[in-house]
Amino acid sequence: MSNIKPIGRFAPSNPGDGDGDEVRFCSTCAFGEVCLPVGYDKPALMDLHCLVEHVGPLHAGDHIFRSGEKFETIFAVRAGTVKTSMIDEEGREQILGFHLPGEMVGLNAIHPARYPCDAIALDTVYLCRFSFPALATLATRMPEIQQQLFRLLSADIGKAALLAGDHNANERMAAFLVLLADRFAARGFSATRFRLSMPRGDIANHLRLAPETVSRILRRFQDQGLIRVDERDVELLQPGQLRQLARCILPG
Amino acid sequence: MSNIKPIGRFAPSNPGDGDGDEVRFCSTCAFGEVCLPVGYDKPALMDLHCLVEHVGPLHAGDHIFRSGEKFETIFAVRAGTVKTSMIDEEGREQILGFHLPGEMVGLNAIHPARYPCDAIALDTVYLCRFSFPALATLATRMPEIQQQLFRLLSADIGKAALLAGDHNANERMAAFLVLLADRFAARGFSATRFRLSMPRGDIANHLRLAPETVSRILRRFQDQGLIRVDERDVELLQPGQLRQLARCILPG
DNA sequence: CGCAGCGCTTGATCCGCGTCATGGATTGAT
DNA sequence: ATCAATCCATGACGCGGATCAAGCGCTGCG
Repeated sequence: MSNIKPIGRFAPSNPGDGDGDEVRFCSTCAFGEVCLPVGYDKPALMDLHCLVEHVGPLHAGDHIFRSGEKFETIFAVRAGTVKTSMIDEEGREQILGFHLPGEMVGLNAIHPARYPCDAIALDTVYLCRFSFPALATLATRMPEIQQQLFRLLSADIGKAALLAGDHNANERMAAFLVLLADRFAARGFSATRFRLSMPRGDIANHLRLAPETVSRILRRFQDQGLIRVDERDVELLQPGQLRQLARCILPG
Repeated sequence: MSNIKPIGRFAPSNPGDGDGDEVRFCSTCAFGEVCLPVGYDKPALMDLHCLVEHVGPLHAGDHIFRSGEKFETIFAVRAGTVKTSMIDEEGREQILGFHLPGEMVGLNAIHPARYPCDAIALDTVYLCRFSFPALATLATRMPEIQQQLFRLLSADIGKAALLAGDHNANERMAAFLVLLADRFAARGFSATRFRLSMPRGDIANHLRLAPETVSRILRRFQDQGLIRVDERDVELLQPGQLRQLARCILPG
Protein backbone atom coordinates (compact mmCIF):
# COMPACT_ATOMS: atom_id res chain seq x y z
CA MET A 1 0.00 0.00 0.00
CA SER A 2 2.71 2.45 0.88
CA ASN A 3 3.67 4.35 -2.19
CA ILE A 4 6.89 5.43 -3.81
CA LYS A 5 5.86 9.02 -4.28
CA PRO A 6 8.77 11.43 -4.07
CA ILE A 7 9.18 12.70 -0.56
CA GLY A 8 7.82 16.13 0.07
CA ARG A 9 10.18 18.95 0.82
CA PHE A 10 10.09 21.95 3.01
CA ALA A 11 11.65 25.01 1.56
CA PRO A 12 15.36 24.34 1.85
CA SER A 13 16.55 25.84 5.07
CA ASN A 14 17.74 29.36 4.62
CA PRO A 15 20.99 29.92 6.47
CA GLY A 16 19.77 33.35 7.42
CA ASP A 17 16.74 32.21 9.42
CA GLY A 18 18.53 29.73 11.60
CA ASP A 19 17.55 31.32 14.88
CA GLY A 20 13.78 31.15 14.74
CA ASP A 21 11.83 27.95 14.82
CA GLU A 22 15.07 26.15 14.05
CA VAL A 23 16.31 26.47 17.57
CA ARG A 24 13.23 24.87 19.03
CA PHE A 25 13.54 21.87 16.72
CA CYS A 26 17.29 21.57 16.84
CA SER A 27 17.61 21.76 20.59
CA THR A 28 16.16 18.26 20.83
CA CYS A 29 18.23 16.79 18.02
CA ALA A 30 21.12 14.36 18.29
CA PHE A 31 23.14 16.91 16.39
CA GLY A 32 21.86 19.79 18.47
CA GLU A 33 25.07 20.29 20.31
CA VAL A 34 26.96 20.86 17.11
CA CYS A 35 24.23 22.45 15.03
CA LEU A 36 23.28 25.05 17.57
CA PRO A 37 25.48 28.05 18.10
CA VAL A 38 26.77 27.04 21.50
CA GLY A 39 30.28 28.32 21.88
CA TYR A 40 31.00 27.81 18.23
CA ASP A 41 32.01 30.35 15.66
CA LYS A 42 29.14 31.48 13.54
CA PRO A 43 30.60 30.97 10.05
CA ALA A 44 31.38 27.31 10.63
CA LEU A 45 27.83 26.74 11.79
CA MET A 46 26.53 28.25 8.62
CA ASP A 47 28.35 25.52 6.75
CA LEU A 48 26.48 22.88 8.68
CA HIS A 49 23.11 24.54 8.40
CA CYS A 50 23.69 24.98 4.69
CA LEU A 51 23.96 21.30 4.00
CA VAL A 52 20.83 20.45 5.95
CA GLU A 53 17.66 20.06 3.99
CA HIS A 54 14.30 19.91 5.68
CA VAL A 55 12.02 17.09 4.59
CA GLY A 56 8.38 16.58 5.35
CA PRO A 57 5.69 16.09 6.12
CA LEU A 58 5.68 12.37 5.44
CA HIS A 59 2.70 10.29 6.44
CA ALA A 60 2.24 6.91 8.05
CA GLY A 61 3.51 4.25 5.70
CA ASP A 62 5.67 6.54 3.57
CA HIS A 63 9.18 5.32 2.91
CA ILE A 64 12.13 7.54 3.75
CA PHE A 65 14.44 5.13 1.97
CA ARG A 66 14.32 1.54 0.83
CA SER A 67 16.60 -1.41 1.26
CA GLY A 68 19.12 -1.64 -1.55
CA GLU A 69 19.02 2.02 -2.55
CA LYS A 70 22.35 3.75 -2.88
CA PHE A 71 23.40 5.40 0.36
CA GLU A 72 23.94 9.12 0.19
CA THR A 73 22.16 10.74 3.08
CA ILE A 74 21.50 10.29 6.74
CA PHE A 75 18.46 11.71 8.43
CA ALA A 76 17.63 13.20 11.78
CA VAL A 77 14.05 12.85 12.93
CA ARG A 78 12.56 16.25 13.74
CA ALA A 79 9.04 15.09 14.53
CA GLY A 80 7.18 11.80 14.43
CA THR A 81 8.51 8.27 14.57
CA VAL A 82 10.42 6.26 12.00
CA LYS A 83 10.84 2.51 12.01
CA THR A 84 13.69 0.72 10.27
CA SER A 85 13.16 -2.85 9.17
CA MET A 86 14.59 -5.51 6.94
CA ILE A 87 12.65 -8.03 4.90
CA ASP A 88 14.42 -11.37 4.89
CA GLU A 89 14.53 -13.96 2.12
CA GLU A 90 11.35 -15.52 3.44
CA GLY A 91 9.55 -12.22 3.21
CA ARG A 92 9.37 -11.82 6.96
CA GLU A 93 9.86 -8.37 8.42
CA GLN A 94 12.55 -7.78 11.02
CA ILE A 95 12.24 -4.45 12.79
CA LEU A 96 15.63 -3.03 13.74
CA GLY A 97 14.40 -0.11 15.73
CA PHE A 98 12.21 2.92 16.21
CA HIS A 99 13.58 6.42 15.85
CA LEU A 100 12.16 9.28 17.87
CA PRO A 101 12.60 13.00 17.36
CA GLY A 102 16.23 13.93 17.75
CA GLU A 103 17.53 10.55 16.68
CA MET A 104 19.43 9.64 13.54
CA VAL A 105 18.43 7.22 10.80
CA GLY A 106 20.66 5.65 8.19
CA LEU A 107 23.97 5.31 10.02
CA ASN A 108 23.98 1.57 9.40
CA ALA A 109 24.16 2.22 5.66
CA ILE A 110 27.61 3.78 5.55
CA HIS A 111 29.42 0.52 5.32
CA PRO A 112 27.51 -1.37 2.71
CA ALA A 113 27.12 1.97 0.87
CA ARG A 114 23.52 0.90 0.30
CA TYR A 115 20.66 1.12 2.74
CA PRO A 116 20.44 -2.31 4.34
CA CYS A 117 16.91 -1.69 5.54
CA ASP A 118 13.73 0.22 4.87
CA ALA A 119 12.90 3.35 6.83
CA ILE A 120 9.19 3.96 7.16
CA ALA A 121 7.21 6.73 8.81
CA LEU A 122 4.86 5.51 11.53
CA ASP A 123 3.00 8.78 11.72
CA THR A 124 3.49 12.30 10.43
CA VAL A 125 7.21 12.75 10.17
CA TYR A 126 9.54 15.68 9.58
CA LEU A 127 13.21 15.10 8.97
CA CYS A 128 16.51 16.86 8.51
CA ARG A 129 18.44 15.42 5.63
CA PHE A 130 22.25 15.47 5.56
CA SER A 131 24.33 14.60 2.55
CA PHE A 132 26.75 12.18 4.12
CA PRO A 133 29.73 12.92 1.86
CA ALA A 134 29.27 16.62 2.53
CA LEU A 135 28.94 16.00 6.25
CA ALA A 136 32.08 13.87 6.27
CA THR A 137 33.98 16.55 4.43
CA LEU A 138 32.77 19.16 6.87
CA ALA A 139 33.77 16.83 9.69
CA THR A 140 37.40 17.01 8.63
CA ARG A 141 37.28 20.74 9.23
CA MET A 142 35.10 20.61 12.34
CA PRO A 143 36.38 18.02 14.80
CA GLU A 144 33.25 18.44 16.93
CA ILE A 145 31.16 17.07 14.09
CA GLN A 146 33.53 14.21 13.50
CA GLN A 147 33.42 13.34 17.18
CA GLN A 148 29.66 13.54 17.24
CA LEU A 149 29.40 11.18 14.28
CA PHE A 150 31.76 8.74 15.94
CA ARG A 151 29.70 8.88 19.10
CA LEU A 152 26.41 8.40 17.30
CA LEU A 153 27.75 5.44 15.38
CA SER A 154 29.26 3.89 18.47
CA ALA A 155 26.06 4.40 20.42
CA ASP A 156 24.11 2.58 17.74
CA ILE A 157 26.35 -0.45 18.14
CA GLY A 158 25.43 -0.54 21.80
CA LYS A 159 21.73 -0.06 21.10
CA ALA A 160 21.72 -2.90 18.62
CA ALA A 161 23.36 -5.18 21.17
CA LEU A 162 20.88 -4.33 23.92
CA LEU A 163 17.93 -6.33 22.72
CA ALA A 164 20.11 -8.97 21.09
CA GLY A 165 20.72 -10.61 24.43
CA ASP A 166 19.15 -13.71 25.90
CA HIS A 167 16.29 -12.42 28.00
CA ASN A 168 12.73 -13.47 28.53
CA ALA A 169 9.62 -11.75 27.31
CA ASN A 170 8.98 -9.84 30.53
CA GLU A 171 12.47 -8.41 30.64
CA ARG A 172 12.46 -7.38 27.01
CA MET A 173 9.06 -5.74 27.29
CA ALA A 174 10.05 -3.88 30.45
CA ALA A 175 13.32 -2.80 28.86
CA PHE A 176 11.47 -1.55 25.83
CA LEU A 177 9.19 0.63 27.92
CA VAL A 178 11.98 1.97 30.10
CA LEU A 179 14.27 2.74 27.17
CA LEU A 180 11.43 4.47 25.40
CA ALA A 181 10.72 6.51 28.51
CA ASP A 182 14.38 7.48 28.83
CA ARG A 183 14.53 8.54 25.20
CA PHE A 184 11.42 10.63 25.55
CA ALA A 185 12.83 12.19 28.67
CA ALA A 186 16.12 12.98 26.92
CA ARG A 187 14.15 14.98 24.35
CA GLY A 188 12.15 16.85 26.91
CA PHE A 189 8.96 14.81 26.78
CA SER A 190 7.28 13.14 29.70
CA ALA A 191 9.08 10.03 30.88
CA THR A 192 5.98 8.53 32.45
CA ARG A 193 3.21 9.22 30.00
CA PHE A 194 3.58 8.73 26.29
CA ARG A 195 1.86 7.37 23.26
CA LEU A 196 3.13 4.36 21.37
CA SER A 197 3.31 5.37 17.75
CA MET A 198 3.69 1.79 16.57
CA PRO A 199 1.15 -1.04 16.53
CA ARG A 200 1.49 -3.98 18.90
CA GLY A 201 2.67 -6.15 16.07
CA ASP A 202 5.66 -3.91 15.44
CA ILE A 203 6.61 -3.91 19.10
CA ALA A 204 6.31 -7.68 19.12
CA ASN A 205 8.40 -8.05 16.01
CA HIS A 206 11.11 -5.78 17.34
CA LEU A 207 11.23 -7.71 20.62
CA ARG A 208 11.10 -11.13 18.92
CA LEU A 209 7.71 -11.85 20.46
CA ALA A 210 4.30 -12.77 19.17
CA PRO A 211 1.76 -9.93 19.18
CA GLU A 212 -0.34 -12.01 21.55
CA THR A 213 2.52 -12.13 24.01
CA VAL A 214 2.88 -8.36 23.95
CA SER A 215 -0.82 -8.01 24.68
CA ARG A 216 -0.65 -10.48 27.53
CA ILE A 217 2.44 -8.92 29.11
CA LEU A 218 1.03 -5.41 28.92
CA ARG A 219 -2.12 -6.76 30.56
CA ARG A 220 -0.08 -8.44 33.29
CA PHE A 221 1.98 -5.30 33.91
CA GLN A 222 -1.27 -3.39 34.25
CA ASP A 223 -2.76 -5.97 36.60
CA GLN A 224 0.40 -5.69 38.70
CA GLY A 225 -0.02 -1.94 38.86
CA LEU A 226 3.21 -1.27 37.00
CA ILE A 227 1.63 0.59 34.11
CA ARG A 228 -1.66 1.85 32.83
CA VAL A 229 -2.50 1.11 29.22
CA ASP A 230 -5.25 2.67 27.19
CA GLU A 231 -5.01 1.75 23.57
CA ARG A 232 -1.66 3.20 22.58
CA ASP A 233 -1.35 5.51 25.53
CA VAL A 234 0.91 4.24 28.25
CA GLU A 235 1.58 5.55 31.71
CA LEU A 236 4.40 4.14 33.79
CA LEU A 237 3.08 3.93 37.34
CA GLN A 238 6.09 2.17 38.84
CA PRO A 239 9.09 3.15 36.69
CA GLY A 240 11.44 1.86 39.35
CA GLN A 241 9.84 -1.58 39.36
CA LEU A 242 9.97 -1.71 35.60
CA ARG A 243 13.61 -0.71 35.58
CA GLN A 244 14.24 -3.42 38.12
CA LEU A 245 12.60 -5.97 35.86
CA ALA A 246 14.75 -4.83 32.96
CA ARG A 247 17.99 -4.35 34.84
CA CYS A 248 19.70 -7.26 33.09
CA ILE A 249 19.23 -5.58 29.75
CA LEU A 250 19.67 -1.91 30.47
CA PRO A 251 23.06 -0.31 30.01
CA GLY A 252 25.37 0.01 33.02
CA MET B 1 41.27 -17.33 37.22
CA SER B 2 42.12 -14.70 34.64
CA ASN B 3 44.49 -12.21 36.10
CA ILE B 4 44.92 -8.48 35.96
CA LYS B 5 48.58 -8.55 35.11
CA PRO B 6 49.64 -5.66 32.89
CA ILE B 7 49.47 -6.60 29.27
CA GLY B 8 52.77 -7.45 27.68
CA ARG B 9 54.21 -5.21 25.01
CA PHE B 10 56.16 -5.76 21.90
CA ALA B 11 58.82 -3.25 21.20
CA PRO B 12 56.88 -0.20 20.02
CA SER B 13 56.74 -0.32 16.28
CA ASN B 14 59.60 1.52 14.70
CA PRO B 15 58.41 3.67 11.84
CA GLY B 16 61.51 2.77 9.93
CA ASP B 17 60.87 -0.97 9.76
CA GLY B 18 57.34 -0.82 8.44
CA ASP B 19 58.01 -2.84 5.34
CA GLY B 20 59.17 -6.14 6.75
CA ASP B 21 56.93 -8.40 8.76
CA GLU B 22 54.56 -5.49 9.12
CA VAL B 23 53.23 -5.88 5.64
CA ARG B 24 52.36 -9.52 6.16
CA PHE B 25 50.41 -8.72 9.30
CA CYS B 26 48.85 -5.53 8.08
CA SER B 27 47.66 -6.90 4.78
CA THR B 28 45.00 -8.87 6.65
CA CYS B 29 43.94 -6.04 8.94
CA ALA B 30 40.74 -4.01 8.82
CA PHE B 31 42.94 -0.97 8.59
CA GLY B 32 45.20 -2.55 6.01
CA GLU B 33 43.94 -0.44 3.18
CA VAL B 34 44.87 2.74 4.96
CA CYS B 35 47.90 1.51 6.88
CA LEU B 36 49.64 -0.03 3.91
CA PRO B 37 51.37 2.20 1.38
CA VAL B 38 48.90 1.65 -1.43
CA GLY B 39 48.72 4.80 -3.48
CA TYR B 40 49.22 6.94 -0.46
CA ASP B 41 51.96 9.39 0.24
CA LYS B 42 54.64 7.99 2.45
CA PRO B 43 54.89 10.76 5.07
CA ALA B 44 51.21 10.56 5.98
CA LEU B 45 51.50 6.83 6.47
CA MET B 46 54.35 7.35 8.85
CA ASP B 47 51.97 9.32 11.04
CA LEU B 48 49.61 6.39 11.24
CA HIS B 49 52.31 3.82 11.85
CA CYS B 50 53.77 6.03 14.54
CA LEU B 51 50.67 5.96 16.66
CA VAL B 52 50.32 2.20 16.48
CA GLU B 53 51.67 0.20 19.35
CA HIS B 54 52.11 -3.53 19.12
CA VAL B 55 50.75 -5.52 22.05
CA GLY B 56 51.27 -9.15 22.87
CA PRO B 57 51.49 -11.96 23.33
CA LEU B 58 48.43 -12.26 25.53
CA HIS B 59 47.28 -15.70 26.61
CA ALA B 60 43.92 -17.39 26.92
CA GLY B 61 41.93 -15.69 29.64
CA ASP B 62 43.92 -12.45 29.67
CA HIS B 63 41.89 -9.27 29.59
CA ILE B 64 42.59 -6.66 26.93
CA PHE B 65 40.26 -4.27 28.71
CA ARG B 66 37.53 -4.47 31.29
CA SER B 67 34.01 -3.15 31.47
CA GLY B 68 33.90 0.28 33.06
CA GLU B 69 37.49 1.26 32.33
CA LYS B 70 38.02 4.62 30.72
CA PHE B 71 38.03 4.40 26.95
CA GLU B 72 41.18 5.58 25.26
CA THR B 73 42.25 3.01 22.73
CA ILE B 74 40.85 0.73 20.10
CA PHE B 75 42.57 -2.46 19.07
CA ALA B 76 43.05 -4.41 15.91
CA VAL B 77 43.56 -8.13 16.30
CA ARG B 78 46.79 -9.21 14.61
CA ALA B 79 46.69 -12.88 15.65
CA GLY B 80 44.46 -15.02 17.81
CA THR B 81 40.84 -14.51 18.80
CA VAL B 82 39.28 -12.03 21.20
CA LYS B 83 35.82 -12.29 22.70
CA THR B 84 33.87 -9.32 24.00
CA SER B 85 31.28 -9.91 26.65
CA MET B 86 29.18 -8.13 29.23
CA ILE B 87 28.29 -9.36 32.68
CA ASP B 88 24.75 -8.37 33.59
CA GLU B 89 23.34 -7.51 36.99
CA GLU B 90 22.59 -11.15 37.64
CA GLY B 91 26.20 -12.07 36.98
CA ARG B 92 25.36 -13.81 33.73
CA GLU B 93 27.73 -13.44 30.83
CA GLN B 94 26.51 -12.11 27.50
CA ILE B 95 28.96 -12.60 24.66
CA LEU B 96 28.76 -9.79 22.13
CA GLY B 97 31.10 -11.24 19.58
CA PHE B 98 34.34 -12.87 18.58
CA HIS B 99 37.08 -10.91 16.88
CA LEU B 100 39.40 -12.58 14.40
CA PRO B 101 42.72 -11.33 13.03
CA GLY B 102 42.19 -8.14 11.09
CA GLU B 103 39.12 -7.10 13.04
CA MET B 104 38.72 -4.18 15.42
CA VAL B 105 37.84 -4.28 19.10
CA GLY B 106 36.58 -1.42 21.21
CA LEU B 107 34.55 0.62 18.74
CA ASN B 108 31.47 0.27 20.92
CA ALA B 109 33.23 2.19 23.69
CA ILE B 110 33.48 5.55 21.93
CA HIS B 111 30.06 6.69 22.96
CA PRO B 112 29.91 5.84 26.62
CA ALA B 113 33.60 6.88 26.80
CA ARG B 114 34.04 3.77 28.94
CA TYR B 115 34.39 0.22 27.75
CA PRO B 116 30.89 -1.28 28.01
CA CYS B 117 32.24 -4.82 27.92
CA ASP B 118 35.22 -7.00 28.71
CA ALA B 119 37.61 -8.06 25.97
CA ILE B 120 39.28 -11.37 26.66
CA ALA B 121 41.84 -13.37 24.72
CA LEU B 122 40.64 -16.85 23.77
CA ASP B 123 44.07 -18.03 22.78
CA THR B 124 47.46 -16.43 22.14
CA VAL B 125 46.68 -12.95 20.90
CA TYR B 126 48.69 -10.15 19.32
CA LEU B 127 47.15 -6.74 18.87
CA CYS B 128 47.74 -3.33 17.38
CA ARG B 129 46.78 -0.61 19.75
CA PHE B 130 45.56 2.78 18.54
CA SER B 131 45.11 5.80 20.71
CA PHE B 132 41.64 6.85 19.69
CA PRO B 133 42.05 10.58 20.24
CA ALA B 134 45.25 10.49 18.21
CA LEU B 135 43.56 8.47 15.51
CA ALA B 136 40.63 10.87 15.39
CA THR B 137 42.98 13.80 15.09
CA LEU B 138 44.87 12.09 12.31
CA ALA B 139 41.54 11.35 10.66
CA THR B 140 40.84 15.05 10.26
CA ARG B 141 43.97 15.30 8.14
CA MET B 142 43.53 11.98 6.33
CA PRO B 143 39.99 11.60 5.03
CA GLU B 144 40.70 7.96 4.10
CA ILE B 145 41.15 7.16 7.75
CA GLN B 146 38.02 9.01 8.73
CA GLN B 147 36.07 7.15 6.10
CA GLN B 148 37.49 3.85 7.20
CA LEU B 149 36.49 4.53 10.80
CA PHE B 150 32.99 5.46 9.71
CA ARG B 151 32.76 2.27 7.69
CA LEU B 152 34.04 0.09 10.51
CA LEU B 153 31.61 1.62 12.97
CA SER B 154 28.71 1.33 10.58
CA ALA B 155 29.59 -2.28 9.78
CA ASP B 156 29.54 -3.11 13.48
CA ILE B 157 25.98 -1.83 13.74
CA GLY B 158 25.00 -4.27 11.04
CA LYS B 159 26.89 -7.13 12.65
CA ALA B 160 25.21 -6.51 15.96
CA ALA B 161 21.81 -6.60 14.30
CA LEU B 162 22.46 -9.85 12.45
CA LEU B 163 22.10 -12.25 15.32
CA ALA B 164 19.58 -10.06 17.13
CA GLY B 165 16.83 -11.27 14.85
CA ASP B 166 14.12 -13.82 15.51
CA HIS B 167 15.52 -17.05 14.14
CA ASN B 168 15.61 -20.61 15.32
CA ALA B 169 18.58 -22.51 16.60
CA ASN B 170 19.42 -24.17 13.28
CA GLU B 171 19.48 -20.90 11.42
CA ARG B 172 21.60 -19.14 14.01
CA MET B 173 24.08 -21.98 14.17
CA ALA B 174 24.34 -22.18 10.39
CA ALA B 175 24.74 -18.41 10.16
CA PHE B 176 27.45 -18.50 12.77
CA LEU B 177 29.45 -21.06 10.81
CA VAL B 178 28.97 -19.33 7.47
CA LEU B 179 29.85 -15.89 8.83
CA LEU B 180 32.93 -17.34 10.48
CA ALA B 181 33.92 -18.98 7.22
CA ASP B 182 33.45 -15.72 5.32
CA ARG B 183 35.53 -13.83 7.82
CA PHE B 184 38.32 -16.37 7.65
CA ALA B 185 38.18 -16.23 3.88
CA ALA B 186 38.35 -12.43 3.90
CA ARG B 187 41.62 -12.68 5.83
CA GLY B 188 43.13 -15.27 3.54
CA PHE B 189 42.42 -18.36 5.60
CA SER B 190 40.53 -21.41 4.45
CA ALA B 191 36.80 -20.86 4.25
CA THR B 192 36.00 -24.54 4.61
CA ARG B 193 38.36 -25.80 7.30
CA PHE B 194 39.02 -23.91 10.48
CA ARG B 195 39.40 -24.34 14.17
CA LEU B 196 36.93 -22.91 16.66
CA SER B 197 38.96 -20.97 19.17
CA MET B 198 36.08 -20.72 21.60
CA PRO B 199 34.45 -23.43 23.73
CA ARG B 200 30.96 -24.68 22.93
CA GLY B 201 29.58 -22.78 25.87
CA ASP B 202 30.77 -19.48 24.40
CA ILE B 203 29.23 -20.26 21.03
CA ALA B 204 26.00 -21.16 22.78
CA ASN B 205 26.01 -18.01 24.85
CA HIS B 206 26.64 -15.82 21.83
CA LEU B 207 23.80 -17.49 19.91
CA ARG B 208 21.41 -17.42 22.89
CA LEU B 209 21.38 -21.20 23.03
CA ALA B 210 22.16 -23.81 25.64
CA PRO B 211 25.49 -25.59 25.20
CA GLU B 212 23.56 -28.84 24.83
CA THR B 213 21.69 -27.39 21.88
CA VAL B 214 24.92 -26.42 20.16
CA SER B 215 26.22 -29.95 20.58
CA ARG B 216 23.04 -31.43 19.22
CA ILE B 217 22.88 -29.15 16.21
CA LEU B 218 26.50 -29.72 15.30
CA ARG B 219 25.82 -33.42 15.57
CA ARG B 220 22.77 -33.14 13.36
CA PHE B 221 24.64 -31.05 10.77
CA GLN B 222 27.30 -33.73 10.72
CA ASP B 223 24.75 -36.54 10.38
CA GLN B 224 23.26 -34.63 7.46
CA GLY B 225 26.67 -34.41 5.83
CA LEU B 226 26.77 -30.63 6.04
CA ILE B 227 29.90 -30.44 8.16
CA ARG B 228 32.52 -32.59 9.76
CA VAL B 229 33.35 -31.86 13.37
CA ASP B 230 36.32 -33.14 15.30
CA GLU B 231 36.64 -31.50 18.66
CA ARG B 232 37.11 -27.85 17.73
CA ASP B 233 38.09 -28.49 14.15
CA VAL B 234 35.29 -27.88 11.70
CA GLU B 235 35.09 -28.61 8.01
CA LEU B 236 32.23 -27.26 5.96
CA LEU B 237 31.29 -30.02 3.52
CA GLN B 238 28.24 -28.31 2.03
CA PRO B 239 28.81 -24.59 2.41
CA GLY B 240 26.01 -23.89 -0.03
CA GLN B 241 23.51 -25.88 2.00
CA LEU B 242 24.58 -24.14 5.17
CA ARG B 243 24.25 -20.76 3.53
CA GLN B 244 20.81 -21.79 2.39
CA LEU B 245 19.86 -22.67 5.95
CA ALA B 246 21.11 -19.30 7.14
CA ARG B 247 19.82 -17.18 4.30
CA CYS B 248 17.25 -15.41 6.49
CA ILE B 249 20.01 -14.06 8.67
CA LEU B 250 22.86 -13.37 6.30
CA PRO B 251 23.31 -9.89 4.86
CA GLY B 252 22.17 -9.05 1.36
C1' DC C 1 47.93 -44.44 40.69
C1' DG C 2 43.47 -42.39 41.91
C1' DC C 3 40.77 -38.54 42.01
C1' DA C 4 38.85 -34.06 40.85
C1' DG C 5 37.57 -30.86 37.47
C1' DC C 6 36.32 -29.38 33.01
C1' DG C 7 34.51 -29.66 28.32
C1' DC C 8 31.53 -32.14 25.61
C1' DT C 9 27.78 -35.33 24.37
C1' DT C 10 23.37 -37.56 24.69
C1' DG C 11 18.87 -38.79 26.62
C1' DA C 12 14.59 -37.51 29.37
C1' DT C 13 11.59 -34.07 30.96
C1' DC C 14 9.54 -29.56 31.37
C1' DC C 15 8.04 -24.91 30.40
C1' DG C 16 7.85 -20.32 28.03
C1' DC C 17 6.09 -18.65 24.43
C1' DG C 18 4.46 -19.33 19.62
C1' DT C 19 0.49 -20.80 17.09
C1' DC C 20 -4.23 -21.28 16.31
C1' DA C 21 -8.82 -19.89 16.94
C1' DT C 22 -12.38 -16.70 18.26
C1' DG C 23 -14.48 -12.37 19.03
C1' DG C 24 -14.84 -7.35 19.83
C1' DA C 25 -13.82 -2.54 18.51
C1' DT C 26 -12.51 0.83 14.89
C1' DT C 27 -12.01 2.66 10.64
C1' DG C 28 -12.77 3.47 5.93
C1' DA C 29 -14.85 2.28 1.47
C1' DT C 30 -18.96 1.51 -1.19
C1' DA D 1 -26.01 0.60 6.39
C1' DT D 2 -22.99 -2.94 5.10
C1' DC D 3 -18.81 -5.01 4.46
C1' DA D 4 -13.89 -5.60 4.61
C1' DA D 5 -9.71 -4.73 6.77
C1' DT D 6 -6.97 -3.81 10.67
C1' DC D 7 -5.80 -3.93 15.38
C1' DC D 8 -6.19 -5.80 19.74
C1' DA D 9 -7.46 -9.12 23.44
C1' DT D 10 -7.89 -13.67 25.41
C1' DG D 11 -8.28 -18.70 25.80
C1' DA D 12 -6.60 -23.60 24.35
C1' DC D 13 -2.94 -26.24 22.70
C1' DG D 14 1.68 -27.68 21.01
C1' DC D 15 6.54 -27.24 20.00
C1' DG D 16 11.38 -25.72 20.29
C1' DG D 17 14.72 -25.45 23.05
C1' DA D 18 16.02 -24.98 28.16
C1' DT D 19 16.86 -27.68 32.04
C1' DC D 20 18.01 -31.71 34.48
C1' DA D 21 20.68 -35.81 34.77
C1' DA D 22 24.15 -39.07 33.56
C1' DG D 23 28.29 -40.55 31.42
C1' DC D 24 32.66 -40.14 28.62
C1' DG D 25 37.44 -38.51 27.68
C1' DC D 26 41.04 -35.62 28.87
C1' DT D 27 44.25 -32.98 31.92
C1' DG D 28 46.40 -31.79 36.03
C1' DC D 29 47.58 -32.85 40.68
C1' DG D 30 48.24 -34.97 45.19
